[in-house]
Amino acid sequence: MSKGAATRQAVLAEATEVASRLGLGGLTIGSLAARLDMSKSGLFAHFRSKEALHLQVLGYAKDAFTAEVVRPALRAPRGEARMRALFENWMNSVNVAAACLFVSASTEFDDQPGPVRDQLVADHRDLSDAIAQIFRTGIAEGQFDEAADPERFAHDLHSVMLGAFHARRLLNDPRTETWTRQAFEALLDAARPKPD
Amino acid sequence: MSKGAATRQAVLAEATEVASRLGLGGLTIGSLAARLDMSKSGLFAHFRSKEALHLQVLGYAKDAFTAEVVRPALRAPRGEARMRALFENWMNSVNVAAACLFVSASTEFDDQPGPVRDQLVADHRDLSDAIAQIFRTGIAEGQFDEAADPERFAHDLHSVMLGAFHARRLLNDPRTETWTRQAFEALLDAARPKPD
DNA sequence: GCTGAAGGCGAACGACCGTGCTATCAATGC
DNA sequence: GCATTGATAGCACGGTCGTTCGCCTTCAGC
Repeated sequence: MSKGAATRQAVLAEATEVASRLGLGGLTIGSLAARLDMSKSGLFAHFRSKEALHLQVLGYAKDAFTAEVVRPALRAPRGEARMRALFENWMNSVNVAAACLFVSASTEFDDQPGPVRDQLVADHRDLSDAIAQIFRTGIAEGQFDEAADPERFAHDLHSVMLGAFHARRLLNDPRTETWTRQAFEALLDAARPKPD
Repeated sequence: MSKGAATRQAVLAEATEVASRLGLGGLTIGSLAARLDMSKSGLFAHFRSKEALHLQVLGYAKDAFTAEVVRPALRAPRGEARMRALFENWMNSVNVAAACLFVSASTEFDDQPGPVRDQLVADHRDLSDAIAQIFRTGIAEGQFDEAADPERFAHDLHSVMLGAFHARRLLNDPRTETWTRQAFEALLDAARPKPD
């Protein structure tokens, strides 16, 4: 990796950290440069606009989230076990910057049209598709109901995780983990094949 | 209402609108003044700091949310009917500024300690308590299981609504309403008394 | 109708914003 | 080992930020 690419990665890592706490809007080039002991202009040269920085931060965060949450889960046996693995990884990412960033950026930009919002929508679709696909392997294995809607399951799971992030990060409620696990189990139960 | 109080209300209404789209952090005194055809200093005089403005916007939004969503629901018969009324009102508030503001402000400030965050936590507790209380009336009516945890129900319902706001506002997914209704019904079903 | 208070304006402040330009320094390719 | 490219710094620009201050106008109480 060339020197330029190395610093760029360092910048993106730090930017992801900051943005996960202050939001993308709270991310400023000046303070980011100060944190990395760089000059504003030196840092800025890597990204030719702030919007480009936003987009690249999103890309970096997506890679991190995929590496931390999604990819390890795909090594679990297909079907329910894989879904459980995804859930566990996701739960454990409540304090991982990349995961928080998507939650905050999504609500931050849901009303601000532009490339950043478009990217967020695309990223959500990707995640949602991944969940739905795992669900489908569960149907194929006979663990989930054929009549169940994989995309609806993805939506429901996402809701549960949004609730978990909210309760854990804003409220700091210790019951969060228990409740979230129970909600996840309820989702699985509801998706099981009906005996009749 | 004195003149000062009247303009203050107008400012808060507009500020709530703007903050629901740009977040509290995106709310600037200059642009807010321009929208209201006021001078920056004239507007600023009503609130002696930006943080005070934030707090008062939160107060205004809470009143609006209570008036729009919670209070009307309390007129429905106690128990399940009341819970359904709350849910309906809440669903219909997806495009109401006050409701969106709480969603966005909560994720925006979940990592920024201070009075604003404290207020958000308190407001969430109030809402959560209200939901739990309605649930308890449902237990008393025999519609919900005595063994069910009202606070957990409140958390679950909140998760469902977070998912609804996300899917509706960011993704603009038309299936949102159906899915959200189904999720709510699933929550009710799970809370019903067990036959054994 | 006068007087005191309150509401609102304009200008200005220092700080910081994103963004250029130019110069310097280090790394890279031959 | 030299030339070229790429990475970074310094400085400056026009704007906007939150905030302060002094002045003017409008209102309320008597």
